[in-house]
Amino acid sequence: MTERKREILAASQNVLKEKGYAATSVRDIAKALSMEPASLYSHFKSKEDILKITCFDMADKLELGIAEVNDIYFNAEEKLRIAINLHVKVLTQNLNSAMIFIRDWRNLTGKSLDQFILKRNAYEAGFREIVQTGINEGIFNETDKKFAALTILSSVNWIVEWYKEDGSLSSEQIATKLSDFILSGLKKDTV
Amino acid sequence: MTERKREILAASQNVLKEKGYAATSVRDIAKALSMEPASLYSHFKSKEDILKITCFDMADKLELGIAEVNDIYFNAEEKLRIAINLHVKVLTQNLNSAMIFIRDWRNLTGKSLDQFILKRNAYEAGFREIVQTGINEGIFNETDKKFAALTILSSVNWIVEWYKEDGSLSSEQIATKLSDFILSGLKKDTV
DNA sequence: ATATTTGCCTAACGAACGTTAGTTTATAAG
DNA sequence: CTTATAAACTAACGTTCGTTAGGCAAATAT
Repeated sequence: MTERKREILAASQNVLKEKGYAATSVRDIAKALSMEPASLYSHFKSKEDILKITCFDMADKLELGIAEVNDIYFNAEEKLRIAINLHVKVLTQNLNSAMIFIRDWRNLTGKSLDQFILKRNAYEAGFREIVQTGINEGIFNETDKKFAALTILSSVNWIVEWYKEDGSLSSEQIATKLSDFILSGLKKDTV
Repeated sequence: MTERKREILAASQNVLKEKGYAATSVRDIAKALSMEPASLYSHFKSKEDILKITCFDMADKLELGIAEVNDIYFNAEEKLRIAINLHVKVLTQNLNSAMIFIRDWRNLTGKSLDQFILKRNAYEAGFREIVQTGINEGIFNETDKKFAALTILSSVNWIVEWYKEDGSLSSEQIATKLSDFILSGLKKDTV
């Protein structure tokens, strides 16, 4: 990916995050770049191409995080904290992409959509696995694994709706707070 | 609202929830109703009208719930449980509308959008108030109120993404599980 | 110096969009 | 039997959509 392509991609994402993929036209994107709509096609082969690259880039970044966690041995609580921390970091450091990734992936079509759903399911399974580890270790409450994983991801994903880069909380602080919140819901009372 | 209008509205929502508001055309909706696109305009004055009615209906239903909770006296834990229960119930019993309400409200324009945001903020403030009550009563941990309210709403709202009417969990069970999860994150350890 | 590539342009295509105007048909009321 | 109303229709409007074709100028490579 050339420098220029990356530049155009970033600008596109900045427009797409505002109104959403479907409500944003190629002409909107071109306008933000002060160029003609047709010129975008020197860099991307379609509008959906931009969405596809954005969604899969994010998916790859998140995947990398969870792989890292499962590679080295930690106990479940550490694993979950690290996974949440990485997830929050990826989202907050790529806020535009994250909003598109979370909100607009449904607009993918055909094979791209199928492949995306596979990746998404695999990632969720990774979280379920961590929860399962915690149950096995006897430190998490017996709980509906699928339910717990979904609830974790939902609270974590929602931050893209309210996180502001200039806000009072750093990505690190948010991750810690969220981890505390979630872990207190999972951990057995050890007093 | 006539019987027929309600019927068309429900069918419209069933189409809109699939692809989202912006990606769904008036012709898509008409097709699902086996009628001509123009015929829809005998009932609704615009496409956005359908979105507006959907979003504000949901907002009203939720508002009603939180008013109910604050009217009668409960302690904070009870209040939060009831509020979450009502919220989950409204979402799961109006699943199509709920998805549109949560995902597509940004496509509102002008005064409708402004008014919607006001309602939304007021509702969030209601949750913050409950959290504050809990802190005052000394049963919730001192915590970032805004953060807690947002996290609560995020985990609750996300259920529209995975809730299936024929699933193993009833709306009541989901509400209870979510409440347990959230309250264990808020409550002080009472040994 | 010449050839190639890159990045953008102008112009326009056909398709799909939301919406309007005017009309017909079915149902019910006077 | 006539009239009023509701709900659908046909036809088309102007606009916007994503995209393609083809060309031109500047930068880069040979």
